Amino acid sequence: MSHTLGIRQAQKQKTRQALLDAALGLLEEQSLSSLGLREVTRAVGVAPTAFYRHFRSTADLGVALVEEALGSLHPMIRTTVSTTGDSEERIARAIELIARHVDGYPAHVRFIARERHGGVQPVREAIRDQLARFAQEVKDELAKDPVSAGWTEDDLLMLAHLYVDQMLITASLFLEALEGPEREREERTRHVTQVATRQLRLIGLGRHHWLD
Amino acid sequence: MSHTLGIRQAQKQKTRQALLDAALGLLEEQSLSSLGLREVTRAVGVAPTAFYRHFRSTADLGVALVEEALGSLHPMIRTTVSTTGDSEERIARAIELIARHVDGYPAHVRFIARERHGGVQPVREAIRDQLARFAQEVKDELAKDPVSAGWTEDDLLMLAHLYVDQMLITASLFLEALEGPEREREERTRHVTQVATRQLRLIGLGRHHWLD
DNA sequence: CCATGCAGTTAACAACTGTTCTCCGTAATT
DNA sequence: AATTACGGAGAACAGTTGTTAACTGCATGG
Repeated sequence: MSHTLGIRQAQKQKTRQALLDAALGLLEEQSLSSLGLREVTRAVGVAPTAFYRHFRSTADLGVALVEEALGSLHPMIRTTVSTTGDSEERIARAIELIARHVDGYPAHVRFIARERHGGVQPVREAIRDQLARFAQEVKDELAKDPVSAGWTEDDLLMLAHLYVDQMLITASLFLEALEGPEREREERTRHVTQVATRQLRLIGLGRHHWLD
Repeated sequence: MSHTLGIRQAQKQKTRQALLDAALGLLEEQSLSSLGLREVTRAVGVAPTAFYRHFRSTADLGVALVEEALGSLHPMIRTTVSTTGDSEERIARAIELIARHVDGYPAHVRFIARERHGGVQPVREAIRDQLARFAQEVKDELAKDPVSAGWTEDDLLMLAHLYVDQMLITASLFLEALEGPEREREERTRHVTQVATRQLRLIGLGRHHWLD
């Protein structure tokens, strides 16, 4: 398939990525609905009109950012939920994985948390769709677990949504810990880990007694 | 105490409220970080400079909106959680109350959901503080319940946060149902109610088996 | 009843925004 | 080798923004 694309399209994708990166940086201190097209091109060092070669509007760029932030996350989700082992181990592993992801891509996490309920409709929809896909995938993995024997499809999906929302809340808390002063960072991270662990533990308990 | 304030201060508070109302309306289709001061005054029908008599900036106005949206909600929270009765009844009553609140104050709910992770730091902090107060109050009520016998303070607080976050998620889902086309409204509302009910039921199950 | 205080107005400022049109250089195609 | 396609630059547009200053009218307190 992917035959080496010409030096022309290569350059195009390069500046396109530069626009995305610059936008993501600028969005650390504002929302997408206030992000100006000129602001982005200025940060990249390119003429304002060049923007139109890549995106129709900043809202369009936002949708592309959603794809970049969440699109590549699906395989990770599947393997995380499906990992075998003690349920306590699985909880620890999932939270560790969230923490690492927030550490590696803080701007992406902030963007999703911010724009999930943000002021730009197409972006909200894109995020909602991606999260719905996550929930579906988590549901599929949950269905394989023997614990889920006798569960309704609806109930599996409601639990999956609970897990996905919980994942996002935890990621957002890790992010706040990262943003705070460096001295408190370690302690706050530990605290978030502890609380999130117990919340997942409690949800897991409810899950085991669902069919009583 | 509240001696009838003069016709002067009355007028001031009147336009102040008009500014808040207009801002809340404009924020249905954008985020606070893109809300312009002139935009607000124009909507009210007042000179741009009049804005400064009431707020230092739109961020300042945002903090005032947080107070308006969440400040008066504390008594409701306490009575909701503490209501006696079957745990199933309490769940139904809590969700019914959330649905009614979203119905009555959709713009407030949207504002809080949007700006909780929004681009304006002082507003984020104000919301975080109010939600932390909610969690504390929920914790205090949970502590009175016989089911909480033997629970750590930390564990009560982690459960309280779980409830508060869940409340916000549910409110946001109700809001989305309201915003959709009118034909689907009833069905979507019913669906949200059903899912939220089961999620609270599952969390309640986990709560009862926490000390196993 | 008069002097003070203050909510709101008017006018002006430099700076910024999104968008259009025209142009340039060069990679890609023939 | 000649032609086309296209990413990007440049200049100009009308409109908007936050903020300042000096003002006006009127409710308030002496």
